[in-house]
Formats: sequence, structure tokens, C-alpha cells
Amino acid sequence: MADQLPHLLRSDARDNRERILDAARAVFATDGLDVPMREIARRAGVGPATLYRRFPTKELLVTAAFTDQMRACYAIVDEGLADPDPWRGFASVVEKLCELHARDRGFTAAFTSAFPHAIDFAADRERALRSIAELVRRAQEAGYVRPDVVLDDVVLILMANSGLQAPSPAARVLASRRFAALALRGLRA
Amino acid sequence: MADQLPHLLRSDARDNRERILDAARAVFATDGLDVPMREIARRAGVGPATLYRRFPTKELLVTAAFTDQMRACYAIVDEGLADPDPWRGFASVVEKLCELHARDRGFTAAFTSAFPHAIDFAADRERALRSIAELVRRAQEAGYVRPDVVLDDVVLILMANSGLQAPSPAARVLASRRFAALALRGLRA
DNA sequence: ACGGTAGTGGACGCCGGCGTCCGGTTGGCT
DNA sequence: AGCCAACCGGACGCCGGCGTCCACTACCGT
Repeated sequence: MADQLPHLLRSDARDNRERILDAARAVFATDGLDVPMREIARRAGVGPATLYRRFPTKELLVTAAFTDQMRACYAIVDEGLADPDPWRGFASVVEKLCELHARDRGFTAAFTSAFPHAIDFAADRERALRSIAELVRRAQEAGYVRPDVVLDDVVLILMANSGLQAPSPAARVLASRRFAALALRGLRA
Repeated sequence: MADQLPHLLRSDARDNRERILDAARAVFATDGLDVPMREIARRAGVGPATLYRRFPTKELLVTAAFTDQMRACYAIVDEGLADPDPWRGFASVVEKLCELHARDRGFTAAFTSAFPHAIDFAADRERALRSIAELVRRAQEAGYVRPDVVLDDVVLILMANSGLQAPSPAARVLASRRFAALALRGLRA
């Protein structure tokens, strides 16, 4: 990961790095990934050169910015796996993932539109998908989910959810909730 | 509409106009709307000036290019209304609209991302939505669709469907079909 | 066939984002 | 305190898309 050694940066450099990441996260969440690097630098109160020195590629910036979102995903999935009720575990994962994606436009884009070299994300995605497959399997064995449902159907739902657009984040979350409920009804046995 | 008077163009001009529209439709369908005007002109075998003279704004080009897609929408909806079976009529409309959007990336974008001045589309959209609302109402009265479903849920489904992304159009259509089936199960009483 | 006009497209200048270089500044160690 | 290296950001040149102008071409009426 890009920020394994931030402690050997000088204090002001590390400080700027954090401000850049904060600004990036904020603007990515509301406006998506198609934001000029300059704009992020401006919001962080930093010159373009600093931004480019810290993150030579937009891809590196994106992966660094969304590391904690990735962690949130894991937490959601693990929480679902820990739930003794297979249906509730599965459903909550779908609902929460949908909401997470609705809240953060950029995360969706980063997760979906595969950067050619963002190997980190591919691996993480794989790991998360495996867990979700397990959730599906359990819910099916307990008779809560239709037997013909496959992992791809869940992926389909998440991808479709990312297509929901609304002016405000709040409206997006609302739409996302309604959508998740609808989709879950479609999966239920 | 912009092409109400194409007959008073000179023959070569009208010819070029058609080639521009053909090229635009083709490239919009596969690559979406974010295509340089130059690229469309190039594919049409036309200079940039000609393109700009015929369609001063990209918006005008888009609305002109998608007029027949709009008609296809109407045909789909009317066909659904004509079906004596309320559920089949409703379901077929959802399925076909999803497929139409999956086939043509640009149409989705044109329909969704409201151009500020594309009043034509807004009106057409309104008219189509009214018909769809009628379809929902009929299917509900016949007991096929859950009573708490509203028009917005259908819009939600169409919007979500437009989020489905796949490398090839064929794969998109396939995903779209699976998704439509899933969504319809979620609406069914 | 020919003249006039509508039509064409290559060429131009503009703008905004991109990635990089360098003179000035600041943190950290002694 | 003072020095040096790390760091900063304004400024630069490049590129690609945009919209427009003008000299040339081709259609159409007589």
C-alpha cells in the first residue's frame, strides 16, 4: 500500500498528505472520480506539485483514499457472517453495501471501473465476494433464498444500485434503501 | 424538433445530415454520450464545421439522434397497454425498456442526465411515465402487483438497470434480462 | 452551360487539464 | 542558533477538445 511508511516523511509533508487524502475523500464522495487533480490540491490548500509528488498517479490517490472504505466493506461482510440468522445476515449485508455505495459516489466508481493496475482492489474485491458467496449459500441452505440465485445476482444488484442517481446524497441513500428492499424481495424464496 | 424542415436543405446537405445522425447514433449506442463532436464528424466523413452548422449544440444532436429511440419507447409502452393480461403487459414493458437501455448506452444517458434545455425529452418522458403509471395501476387492480408499489419504483428499476455495465453490448443485454426478471419478482404480489 | 448561392472542410485561436521544473521556505538535527 | 536537506507551490510547456472563419466546391434554376 502507498502509505506504509508515512512516518519517515517530514512532519509538514505528512500533514499535507493527510489534508490531501481528506480533500480527496470528500470530493470523491460527492462528485465521483472525474475530478481534476488540481481541484483536489486546491481544496487541500496545496500546490499541484505537492499532490503529484505524494501521489504521482490518480490511481494511487484513489486507492489510498478508499482504503478505509474497503475496511468498512469488510466490517459489513464480517458482521453479516457473524449473524446467527442467515437471512438477516445476508439481507443486512446487501442493504448496508447499497447504502455505502449510495453515500460515496467515488467508492462505487473506484470499485467498479477497474483501474488497470489497481491490483489491491481486485484482490480485496475477490475476498469480499467469496464471503458474500458464503452468505448466499447459507441463506439458501436455510431456505430463505431461492435456490437458483447465484453470487452474480448479488453483484448484479450492487452494480445496478450504483446506477441510482439523485441530486443529493440523502436522496441517493433513500432511493438505495428502497431499491435494496425491492431487490431482496426478488431474491427471497 | 430540429429536423422538421429537412426538405428545404440542398440535397448534399440533407445527405450529410443523415450520415451525421447515423454516425452519432452508432457511436452514442456503443460509447455513450461523452464522445467528442470531432469524432462523430470524422465517422460521418464530414468536417467539424458541417457538424456544427447542422447541430450547433451537442444537445440538439443528441435529441435529433434519439428521436426514433423515443418512438421505440412509445411503441413498447403502447404495446403493453394493449395487452389484455395486465401483468404480462406490465412485465413486458419493464423487460423491453431494460433491454432497450442495455442495447443503447447513449439513450440511457440522454434520457437520464437531463440536458437543461432538452424540453422535448422532458415532455416525452412525462407522457411515457403517465402510461407506465396506468400499467402499474391496472396490474395492481388485477392483484398481480403489490399494492404498495408506486410509479417511482419502476423508475428506480429503470435507473438501476442503466447502471449495469459490461464490456460487450451482448453481455449488457444478458445482465439486463436477469436484472429485469429479478426486479419484477420483487414487485409481484 | 452557366451563374449565383448554399454548402463544405481545413485551418485557426482559445481554453482547461496535465505533469514537471526551480527558486524560495521550513522543519529537524547538532 | 545554525545549517542542510527535505519540502513547498507558482510558473511553464504540452496536449486535446471546442467553436468559428473563409476560400473553395457543388448543387440547382434558367
